Amino acid sequence: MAEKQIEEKKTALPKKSDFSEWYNEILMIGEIMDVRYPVKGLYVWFPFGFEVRKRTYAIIRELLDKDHQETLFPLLIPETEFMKEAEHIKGFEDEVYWVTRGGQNELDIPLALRPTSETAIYPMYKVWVRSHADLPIKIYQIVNTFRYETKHTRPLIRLREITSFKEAHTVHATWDEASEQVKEATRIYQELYRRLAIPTIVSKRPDWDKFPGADYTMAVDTLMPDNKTLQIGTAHHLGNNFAKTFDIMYEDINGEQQYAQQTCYGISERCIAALISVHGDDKGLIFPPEVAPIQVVVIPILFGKSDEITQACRAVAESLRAGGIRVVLDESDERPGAKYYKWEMKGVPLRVEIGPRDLKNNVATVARRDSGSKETIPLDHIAEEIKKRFQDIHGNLFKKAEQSLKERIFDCTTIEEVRDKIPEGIARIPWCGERECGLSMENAVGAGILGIPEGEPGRGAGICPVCKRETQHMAIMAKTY
RNA sequence: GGGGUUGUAGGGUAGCCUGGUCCAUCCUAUGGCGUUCGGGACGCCGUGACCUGAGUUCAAAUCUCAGCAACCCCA
Repeated sequence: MAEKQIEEKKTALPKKSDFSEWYNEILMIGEIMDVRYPVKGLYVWFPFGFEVRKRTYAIIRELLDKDHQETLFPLLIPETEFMKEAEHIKGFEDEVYWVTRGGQNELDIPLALRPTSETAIYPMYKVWVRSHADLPIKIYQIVNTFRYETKHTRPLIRLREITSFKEAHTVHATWDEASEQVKEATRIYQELYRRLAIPTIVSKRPDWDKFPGADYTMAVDTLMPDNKTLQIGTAHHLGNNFAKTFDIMYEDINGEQQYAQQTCYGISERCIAALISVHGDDKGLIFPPEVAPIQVVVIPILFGKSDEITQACRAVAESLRAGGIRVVLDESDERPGAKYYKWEMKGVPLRVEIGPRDLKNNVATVARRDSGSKETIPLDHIAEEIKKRFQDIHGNLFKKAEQSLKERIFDCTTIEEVRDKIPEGIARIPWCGERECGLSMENAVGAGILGIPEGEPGRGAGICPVCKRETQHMAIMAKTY
């Protein structure tokens, strides 16, 4: 009883079941983001959080670099280009920041801070694209973008400056080829999320929810602990809509001028929000080893003057480092227990303790962050053993997360049922695909239609609850961030 | 879009209703020294705060207004 009180007092982190509070606190205590920057919707990456970002985006780069080229376009977009595509403007005009002055002088042409880069990139595509031999073009950039959000801003989730927008923009000869690229994009994103041990659902967004100016939009969602979904990736088939506006044409094999077909797809730091939220627990952060800034912490258990222990710990840390593992040796003057709590909060996947008892047996005690289990491992081949544990940890994290997602998807047949289940997660319900039925369902339920999922979850015979027609399609509905 | 709540050391808080007792309470953090170390140690000595602006008043952390910021609920 007394112990428990101490524990509660010391733990500044609220329970994860109070997700909103937990999320805000863990960003600060876990040193991911400093939310105290004095402008609404702008936040600061702590170095620790930034390292998580770096490792995550290294995976994104690795996956894209296979057949994309990284590039960098300007932040400022002239109003004349920005205003060309009518639907695109409609989608963004209320949330664009404008630069209207240089020093004391009014600018002749106001400059938009990119809310996304289509209108920055496509005027250049007009210049770059000449013939079918130039295609396909596949580029991406990782940049900050600005949106004047009027709704409630949230660190990593709803920002006025998105600091880590990875946007890819491709150009193709045919609509079908572009369509294949959209598939490839969602495949890449799912691979990314597998590496982050985050289960996802890919679905085709309803017409009224697609990217402004796109033919259609595919989206990747995950389910957060508070049963709301978070969109953590989108891929848009732009058709030739932008090509027509920006006059992007190529000469085909027969010498005819054709409009190019385009796609774009993006991921933001929401992937970090998902990483933290899906895996973390009441004790703090939990990272899959691949993106953990620190993979192993070594903690000496000292009694009196124990040079042997200190030496052994240093040797182990050194050999792990030599094995390519990111290690911290915590020799600070704290009690071991205090160190355990500290590194658990930071999400370190494995803790290696070495005390007199271990040393006598030439082993180390190794504790896992994901399961809390402890075992002893011989010092002789500790590096290989630890790498094996990394794989187990990743597998276990993914399995747990997948289980938790599955448990929160509910098959429904009526709108009442959907309304009932939405507070607990995602509802799956037949939908004929008609706009009117969809909007009416959204209205009646008070939640959004994410879309019709790819593959098995999107298929199934049923009756659209609004128009009562038979359909083969299943839609998923949820409260969304 | 509508409504509500809040702003006090790095973090969390007491004080505000009923102005003076407050050079502001407690926990945590943090610097120094010593003893400690198998799940949040202890002692001693230090560090550190009333969001911004205007107003009311003899007097403002406390009351009023505005701004900025944060959080919650509903659409």
